[in-house]
Amino acid sequence: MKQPRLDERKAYILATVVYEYVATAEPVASQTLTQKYNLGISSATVRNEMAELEAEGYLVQPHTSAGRVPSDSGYRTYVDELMQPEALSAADRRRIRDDLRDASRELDELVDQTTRLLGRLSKSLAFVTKPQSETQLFKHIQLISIAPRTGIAIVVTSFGVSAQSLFELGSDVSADDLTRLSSAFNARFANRAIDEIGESEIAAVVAELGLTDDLRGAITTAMQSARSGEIPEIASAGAQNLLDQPEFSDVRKLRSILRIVEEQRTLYDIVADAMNSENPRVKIGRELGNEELADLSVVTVPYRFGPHAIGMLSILGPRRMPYARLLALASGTAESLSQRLADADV
Amino acid sequence: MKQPRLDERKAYILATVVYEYVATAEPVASQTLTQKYNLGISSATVRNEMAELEAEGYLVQPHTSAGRVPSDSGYRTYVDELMQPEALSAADRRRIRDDLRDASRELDELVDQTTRLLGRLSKSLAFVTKPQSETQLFKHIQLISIAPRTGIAIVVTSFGVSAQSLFELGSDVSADDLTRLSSAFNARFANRAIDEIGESEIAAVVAELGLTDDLRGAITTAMQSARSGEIPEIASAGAQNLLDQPEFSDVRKLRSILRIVEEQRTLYDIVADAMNSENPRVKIGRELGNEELADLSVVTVPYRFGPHAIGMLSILGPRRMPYARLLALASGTAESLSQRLADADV
DNA sequence: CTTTGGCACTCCTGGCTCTGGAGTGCTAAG
DNA sequence: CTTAGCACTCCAGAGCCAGGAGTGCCAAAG
Repeated sequence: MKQPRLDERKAYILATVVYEYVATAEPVASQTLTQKYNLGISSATVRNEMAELEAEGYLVQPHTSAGRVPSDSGYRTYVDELMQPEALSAADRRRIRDDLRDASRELDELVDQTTRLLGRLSKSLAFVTKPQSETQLFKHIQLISIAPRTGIAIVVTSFGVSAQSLFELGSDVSADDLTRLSSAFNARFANRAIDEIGESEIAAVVAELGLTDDLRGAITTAMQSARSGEIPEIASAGAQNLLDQPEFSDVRKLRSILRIVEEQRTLYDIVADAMNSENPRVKIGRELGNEELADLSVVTVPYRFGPHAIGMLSILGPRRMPYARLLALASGTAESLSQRLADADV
Repeated sequence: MKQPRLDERKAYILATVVYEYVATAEPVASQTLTQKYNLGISSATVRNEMAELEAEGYLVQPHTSAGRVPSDSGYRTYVDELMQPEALSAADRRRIRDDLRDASRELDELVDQTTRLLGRLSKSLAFVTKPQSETQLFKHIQLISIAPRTGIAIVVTSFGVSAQSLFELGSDVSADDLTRLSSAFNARFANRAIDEIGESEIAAVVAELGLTDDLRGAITTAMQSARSGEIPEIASAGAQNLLDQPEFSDVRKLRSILRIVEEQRTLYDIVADAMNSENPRVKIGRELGNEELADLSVVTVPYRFGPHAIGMLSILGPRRMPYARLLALASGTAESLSQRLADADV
């Protein structure tokens, strides 16, 4: 179907159709092309080419007497082969820098803030996965008594506090014992990768100090939730931007999206296969694997902590999105975020 | 204008109009009233009464030959004087109990979960303020070194961890000094109300131990953000439910709302004056003080920790909302949340 | 004085038709 | 292979109309 590599002229026409459609949101006609972009050929020739591009699956016609619109595979070819990469505009670069300069030093908030920034700049919906614990190093655990038989266990990792959980005990335990236990753990496990610390090792330490099994449970739970193999949290922002897009004049579309954003699950599925990979990804329309998102696209780029990608930063918008610009924007933002994390010098 | 107290028949008609309009979302006609509710009078009489109710400001007519719709003050009278309080349905009661039973024990997550629950049950947008620190007691501070000159300060209050902040120091400080300092603070301030702990007291302790001013700064920041007099965080859920309401067929309305939900500021303004009061509140249409929200209403109820209200739980929906039901629902949910908090027995 | 049946009047809603225009596909000639 | 020309298709919007839902008012009845 689309075996034959596009010859240069066809490629240029396809690229131009995508470009024009992204700009105007109107199906693009053969005349528009010849008038606004000076290809040296007549509209009739363009019509012939477009008919072939349609037969090959790159374009579609909303109805017989309308202009052409790119299909998923039209966009795909555009993104993979035709578009000119863009650099981040100076204005955007400055806004990112200014905005993140006085951002919080706390990881969670820093990510939230970055997400909002990206939503604003992209005028789309932005979502960012928070780092999962796997790559984190255990730094410190602290058991604190806050009422006779109730305490709180706090696990600190190389990114800052990553879990806290309340626990109740069957019998009183002295504050002193809690401190001794905390210290023993810290001495033993500091700077180990958190997911390497096994339940048996934990039990061993508790037993050594002759403390109750209750405590072992409490600690295991806290460590568990610090490394929770579950879905990472996902921050999102900018849903309202989507409303400006003509494709959302139909309210039902929007409903699916709002629901999807609220259940983080589907968002996660979208980025899961790109998770912590090193390269930007673009998913277009049906590639998202969800019929409700069929006319949307997502660009996803990683952000790093030191040498490792620890989370993904994504922009969700209409399929008709300015791919090059958003890729530059997402990359730039990811870059700044990574920089900011490195500065914290943890 | 609306001085004269409504006589019984007028009151009944007003109540019925509200009831019917809430149910159908259609302007209600005099005939509908006589047919579906058996008032013993003719539609002509009802028309006369409705004309008077309109003159008095309780009803409005979308256009001359349409039925009547309640005005803000029509709803207001309904809520204050006419409606029958409802009890929580058994089904709802059960769902609340089941849902919160295996909810997280961690405050933040518990609130998030409650918010989502309330959004689902109310089929509207739910938002819940998280407790502000003012009412919290200081329990514990822990300074932890996580890299040569970098550390993290964690403040634990009676609700669990409430602030954590990274700090950097000009010179190395031994882990031991950090521990000594933490202990000194804990000994001195444990169980004091967090907003009573002044900066000078903090400085005094640091000085006593002969430690650097850097540390004073770090601790002050951490305490500051634990008691941050700022807006409390607000969790929200269920925006997509609003889309089912006919009043949102116009997309622009929704845009305002999404924006408002994302900037928590406006949400906070809505509940600010009811903040931590002991009674449920209802705000109707323009009473919300925001033209963009003119055809919405909000019900707000407090939840408690021990004897004190520490946050508010709200439902935002179309002005045409089932007030009695939502009040029951919000109250029931608040009740369960308070219960859950008390159980944690902090 | 209140209630009510009757009736004329208003205004919205949905469906229908019509027209202009934007685009295409095809054909035939260069 | 390209292109001018032309017939054809289809949509979008405007205008029109009919139906119907509801009201307001009047005059008669209780």
